[in-house]
Amino acid sequence: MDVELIAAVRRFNRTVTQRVGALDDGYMARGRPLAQARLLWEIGPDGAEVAALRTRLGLDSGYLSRLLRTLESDGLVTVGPADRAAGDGRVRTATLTAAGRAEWTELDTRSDEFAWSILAPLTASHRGRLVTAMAEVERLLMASMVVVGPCPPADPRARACVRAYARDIARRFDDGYDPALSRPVRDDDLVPPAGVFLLATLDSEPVGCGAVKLHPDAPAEIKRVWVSDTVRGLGLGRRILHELERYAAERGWTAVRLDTNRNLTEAIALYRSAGYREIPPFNDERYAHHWFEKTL
Amino acid sequence: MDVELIAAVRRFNRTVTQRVGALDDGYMARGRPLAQARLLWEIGPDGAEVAALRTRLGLDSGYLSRLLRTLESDGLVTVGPADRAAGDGRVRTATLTAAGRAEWTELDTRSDEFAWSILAPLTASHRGRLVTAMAEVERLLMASMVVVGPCPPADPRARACVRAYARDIARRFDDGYDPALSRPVRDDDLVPPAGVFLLATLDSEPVGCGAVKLHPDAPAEIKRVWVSDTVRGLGLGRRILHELERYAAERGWTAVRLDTNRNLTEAIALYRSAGYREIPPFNDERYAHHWFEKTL
DNA sequence: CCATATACCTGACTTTAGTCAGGCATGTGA
DNA sequence: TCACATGCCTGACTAAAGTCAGGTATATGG
Repeated sequence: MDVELIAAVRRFNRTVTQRVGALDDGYMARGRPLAQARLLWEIGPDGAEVAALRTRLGLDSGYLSRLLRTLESDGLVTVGPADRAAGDGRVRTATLTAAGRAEWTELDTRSDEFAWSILAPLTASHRGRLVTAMAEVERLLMASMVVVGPCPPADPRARACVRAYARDIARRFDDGYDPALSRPVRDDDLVPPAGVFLLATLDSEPVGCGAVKLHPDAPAEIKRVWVSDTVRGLGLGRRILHELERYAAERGWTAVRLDTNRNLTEAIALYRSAGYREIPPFNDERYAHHWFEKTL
Repeated sequence: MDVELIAAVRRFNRTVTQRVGALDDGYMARGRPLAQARLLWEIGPDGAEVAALRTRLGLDSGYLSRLLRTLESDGLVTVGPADRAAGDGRVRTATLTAAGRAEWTELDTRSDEFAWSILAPLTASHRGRLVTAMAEVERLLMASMVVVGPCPPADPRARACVRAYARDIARRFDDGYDPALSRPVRDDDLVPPAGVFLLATLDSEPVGCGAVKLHPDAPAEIKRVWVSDTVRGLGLGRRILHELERYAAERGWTAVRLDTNRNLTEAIALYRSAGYREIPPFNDERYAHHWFEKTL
């Protein structure tokens, strides 16, 4: 734990949450209790399902119900059955009335004004610097909120990642990518104790993955390391790779290896900088041009 | 109002205050009401005067009293007369007991842990980037919180600024600075309608100043533009200058002028870039090497 | 069809936060 | 010395936030 860095983060938290956060609430509230204002805001002009609101705002079911009743009796919101045909009959959707939409627009305007009240005192060039730095902080905070953990390869989110991975490489390989021509990976190989599939999530949305297969009497094999481009460039690939290596190392494997395509230049750079050395082919993967190994 | 910039600020506010702010509160509270935890934190290991706590936390006098009673009855705090000899007998100081200090240390540790929980998932280089960007955001937010407004030149904060200004230039001029040798400025000249003294404050602490004297039948004269080095490089000088020009322009003056020393290179650069042109000497100021004028 | 889970709801409740009026002791300017 | 301001306090109050224990209607798996 680096004391300097920690102190800097704490200073930042203090300044930003006290000044920006508190003031923002003030702008939001406009006479109404903050919880109501936030709820109204979160419902938004397109409406939202009650369950979604509950998780997004982290509210108790009963409390949320009561807040909705209040907004309803103020004529700002109507709550009715979800309009999606064949939907779950228990689910209900909250929608803004005309008055509610007007109120929402007012909140939107005030949020704009608040943002502008931060920018207005600055010169144009300082405004630019502030916004750039804010975007950087935001992206890196996002990266730090990513959670990496094991996940069954059959999980829909895992499947979604693998599909995204296949789409990505199909676009980048010289001759496209046909999974049928590639060496197959069975789900069972990526379930402990045979191996593991790691899923990276941001707010429980999948944003990356990676897998390792613990070959008996051979180096472990790393597969399917993929990072969504929404969080690319933030070190997530390295993190996943590191977790996979750790998984293998903790179970007694002393080396990991992998194959990759010559077009995946950032991946290759990542492997090299993570201590991988190029080795002769250890398999007949149709799409591979480079084979790497690392001693753990 | 630039829509792009505003949107960026709003995204930032949303992400950062929701995640960092809310989580931070959680770390702070540890079972205790947030207001109590914050108060305990603010008292700190060295104790604090009740009045200071009131302004720092922005609490109602009665409310703060009650919070202190609660902490007192929990054995965390003692409130006694201010220990400073010959102090104001009404003022009281809150001090942490041993238990209170332990609690404070616990909060401190948790704050460290929280900060580290943000940094930990990142690689070393991303940590560096995050901290750098955070510092930039913090500094620029600070700049945007600076309030510039008229202030009587006899106000202690104004005096403090002018003293700091004199110290600064004494250090930078080739032959030091003796106010007695410089052209005198009378307070009356910097009080409306003769002129104005502007004070820049951050959290009501003075961080800069500037003055303009509205000479009858002559260009207005700008004096004593100074910015504390805690907020230097953030465009505050330009802002003060601009406000002074506006003051003169609004009252019918069509030109402003000023004199300056050759060693104040940033100031000279500021004047030039703000549209000032060098003119022949218009006074016999002992310490001046350059004279500037700007048509409003 | 039944047992069980889930989504949302209501009623009853507690805690926290915050406000307001007034009171006492101390300080300050005339 | 007096009137008035100020710092801190207490009592009485309100509103907001949040919790908990059920209750009803709708799914879901066998």
